Amino acid sequence: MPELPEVESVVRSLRDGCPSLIGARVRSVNLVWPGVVSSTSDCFDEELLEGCRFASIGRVGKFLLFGLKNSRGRSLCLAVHLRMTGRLFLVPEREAVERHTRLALMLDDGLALRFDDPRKFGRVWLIDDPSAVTGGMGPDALAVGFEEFASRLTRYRRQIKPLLLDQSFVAGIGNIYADESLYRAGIHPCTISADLAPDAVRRLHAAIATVLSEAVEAQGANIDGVFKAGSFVVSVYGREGASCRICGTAISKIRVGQRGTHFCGHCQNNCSTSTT
DNA sequence: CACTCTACCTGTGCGC
DNA sequence: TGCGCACAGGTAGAGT
Repeated sequence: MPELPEVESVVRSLRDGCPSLIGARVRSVNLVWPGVVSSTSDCFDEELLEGCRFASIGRVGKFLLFGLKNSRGRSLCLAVHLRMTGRLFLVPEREAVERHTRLALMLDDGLALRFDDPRKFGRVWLIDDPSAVTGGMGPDALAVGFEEFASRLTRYRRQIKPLLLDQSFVAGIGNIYADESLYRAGIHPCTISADLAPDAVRRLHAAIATVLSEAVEAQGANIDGVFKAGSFVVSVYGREGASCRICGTAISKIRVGQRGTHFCGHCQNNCSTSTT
């Protein structure tokens, strides 16, 4: 499941890989499944995409943002969200469309940019201004400083796990890295954000930065038999019943805010300031 | 306003 | 073996 580190890996491979997408021109568009275009995309149009050149590739949270320039000099943004099962990659043009391909952009150098998504959750946007998709988002989870993180945390009285998943709080954290960060910080996922002791807030901020940057370095997570993007090894996610690597306690799985949540009941005790 | 819940999807893996 | 069903999860939008 692509989260910030996996999306960053896609950015790097498309931007810095060989061949790079930068400079490539869109020759034609194959919108295999029209539902892939988001209902909030204001100007998706195959004809508008045709002839565009890729000028930049970036990321905000889990959104991939492609800066485009058409032949008349108009700047556009192609935004892509991979959601759960989306994949975006360059292939030789003859492999442009396969079973789960939702969108393929034929390029002018014998390549195609292909968007596959078996579960049809992923979406694309063609917009003039990227803030149309990123506007409501909080600061990027890899870039947020401690002071801003701490002041935003105490602004809410919510369980910390669902808050971490809220993209308007910080952008880029999904279910896997929320569980991993809370484990690394030794914080129970149900702790109320505003009740976190100052030291716990500091540990959480550091844990998020460490976990995400390690995962970026590893080019994403490797979750045994379920998901493989890179080589980042998880400590709690998907390890229900297995031993905590620190204390040996069996990893628990509960539901918090409708999400499967994995944690160590021994290492992640209550970190609230209350004395209950 | 602040927060919670559901719909959207389909491949996988489990139990019967 | 084969069938059916629950489950996984990010976000928009509806609900409380």
